[in-house]
Amino acid sequence: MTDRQPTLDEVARRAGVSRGTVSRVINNAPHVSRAARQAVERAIKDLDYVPNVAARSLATQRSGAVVLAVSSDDQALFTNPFFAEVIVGVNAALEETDLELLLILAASERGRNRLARVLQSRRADGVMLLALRENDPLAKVAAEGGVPVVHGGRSLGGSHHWYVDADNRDGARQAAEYLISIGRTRIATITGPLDMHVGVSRYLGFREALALAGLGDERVAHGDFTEASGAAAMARLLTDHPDLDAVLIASDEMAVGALGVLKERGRAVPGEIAVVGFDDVVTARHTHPTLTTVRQPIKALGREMIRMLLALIRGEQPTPLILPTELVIRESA
Amino acid sequence: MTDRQPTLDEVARRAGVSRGTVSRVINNAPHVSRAARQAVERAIKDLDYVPNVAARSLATQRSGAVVLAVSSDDQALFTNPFFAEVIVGVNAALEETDLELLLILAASERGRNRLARVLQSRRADGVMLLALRENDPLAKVAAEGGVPVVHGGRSLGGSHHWYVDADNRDGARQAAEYLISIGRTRIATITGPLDMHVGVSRYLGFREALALAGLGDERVAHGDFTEASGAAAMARLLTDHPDLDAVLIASDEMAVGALGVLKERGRAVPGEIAVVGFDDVVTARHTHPTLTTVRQPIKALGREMIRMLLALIRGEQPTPLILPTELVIRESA
DNA sequence: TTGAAAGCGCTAACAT
DNA sequence: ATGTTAGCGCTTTCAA
Repeated sequence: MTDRQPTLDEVARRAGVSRGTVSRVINNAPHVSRAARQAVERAIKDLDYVPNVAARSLATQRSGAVVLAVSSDDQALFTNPFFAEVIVGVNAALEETDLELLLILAASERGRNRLARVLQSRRADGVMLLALRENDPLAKVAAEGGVPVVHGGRSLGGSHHWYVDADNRDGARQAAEYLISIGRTRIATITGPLDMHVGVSRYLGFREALALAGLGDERVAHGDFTEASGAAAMARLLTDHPDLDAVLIASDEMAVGALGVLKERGRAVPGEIAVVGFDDVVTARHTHPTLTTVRQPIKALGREMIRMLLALIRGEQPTPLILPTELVIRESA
Repeated sequence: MTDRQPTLDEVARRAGVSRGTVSRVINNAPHVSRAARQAVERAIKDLDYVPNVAARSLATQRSGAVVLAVSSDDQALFTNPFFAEVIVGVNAALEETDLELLLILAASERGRNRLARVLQSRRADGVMLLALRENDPLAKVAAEGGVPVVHGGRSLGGSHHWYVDADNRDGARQAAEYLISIGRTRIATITGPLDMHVGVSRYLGFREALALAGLGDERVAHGDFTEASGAAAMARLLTDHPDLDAVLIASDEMAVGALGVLKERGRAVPGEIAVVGFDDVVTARHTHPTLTTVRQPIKALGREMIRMLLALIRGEQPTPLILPTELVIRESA
């Protein structure tokens, strides 16, 4: 099972050249004759040689890996399709490079220490962070790791130097404008946590659209992105603003909860009340009625995070990125 | 940003001992005096020293990482909550060790090459495989990697030496017996692909229960675990066996499709037709009615895969593991 | 264009 | 119990 791998020396011997030359070929450096290069390539193929990464890292001081660290208090949060899709995007982007992906789910102190250790032991050349809360301690750990850090999503305080985010504000605005365009005038919203950038910006987009249309934006309830909070918020809205004819909900998960409440109370969707969610996670296609929602370019987000990280690793100074969002119209509005 | 990390030599100098002693302390080997140990520990703390993993791997011939390779044709498949939960389980188990997790989504030839490269370059000490199809080429790549391989799920041909699987057969049997216990007698099933162990075993469990009860097991349609196939199969069953009063469906995703069809045709669930799914993915709690289903111990599966892999890496010969499944009764049956 | 040699930072075998 | 030394397999000067 552990049949020793061939070494670079063996390749050199077989190709009849020096180790220096083999190394040059492998890293396709200049100053190698055609003949030498071919001999080496042949030897590599013959021996099925693959460089030992430990030795290489030791010599180059680079690990050839990046880490994706996800901060989530609740393990269930990771089950959120959002993360899976980001990972798919990151993975796809990585296939273009020769980097590997280290995954760390750092919910606890322990997880954070793991990230710290990984970075300090130089096992990774950079970090991507999917942190949920404002001032997540994981961000500090990452920042102290001595390698470039790219954030998924902005922070409220603007403390993230490099990030890739979706244009949440514009997405919410599009959604609200759509509700207006189909004749709704008493539009409510269920927001996400307002101590998160994503929560605030979706709320702002909503208000902006209503203000532009001269509509009142006083129908507001707050949630925390969970399904249960969506249900509770919907119930509150129904009580406080019984006249509402539409509701823009800051996450699909909350929308699922809200739809449940509306169904219980016998309120027709979208007949009586139009509903729009946010995120376009898979669930949105399986609700009844199917959910009109704002799509975030989740895969692109993963891809761009990698791109940005690579630029930083190369020593460049990329600019933060904001990706467009798009309204997906289904049955619920 | 890249303030050079302290080296073991520096620790040794600071502690006033030899490098050998420092190394012994770090790997808590025997033969170190209390005094020396304390001096070293102090120096490590003072300098905030963390061993360089490249150097260590080079010397020990171990990488300190394992890879989780997921084979999925369709990227959407990875979005399946199943994978997310396995990852959570694996991650949790890893926190107990000092191993890191490398994630490879190997849908294509390219992804497979990545796995091959990772293994040959000795970047990982073992592989966990989540392969979907029988004879997945990824399995071959992993097997040739020269490190231990643990499979999630069995293969039909028995070609997997080490695996952790759920007791699918028993789960299906439990589900069918439950349907029988609530008085259903004309029970149908929608199977998964019968060229997969998981598909076959769920089907066998179904047949077993019906045979024991002396019921006919001729009401069968086949699907491929996707929602669409579930819908199609349900439609077929309804046509071919209009008298059926219950249906055991081999995956929750297919059950969602089937529920849609039943709803369209105005067949009451569970009144007219009782429905049981399989997997207990999150979706099962959000269908209408909520789905009675068989729970797989997904997190445990991740945990046990790691445990088995570690044993193999230590050179032990663990035995394959089959984890119990459990019926979760909700509204649909 | 090529070869030789000096590390990269750690472990492990061998002395003491 | 501790120190010393020879690698681990690669990259990268520096000479030639």
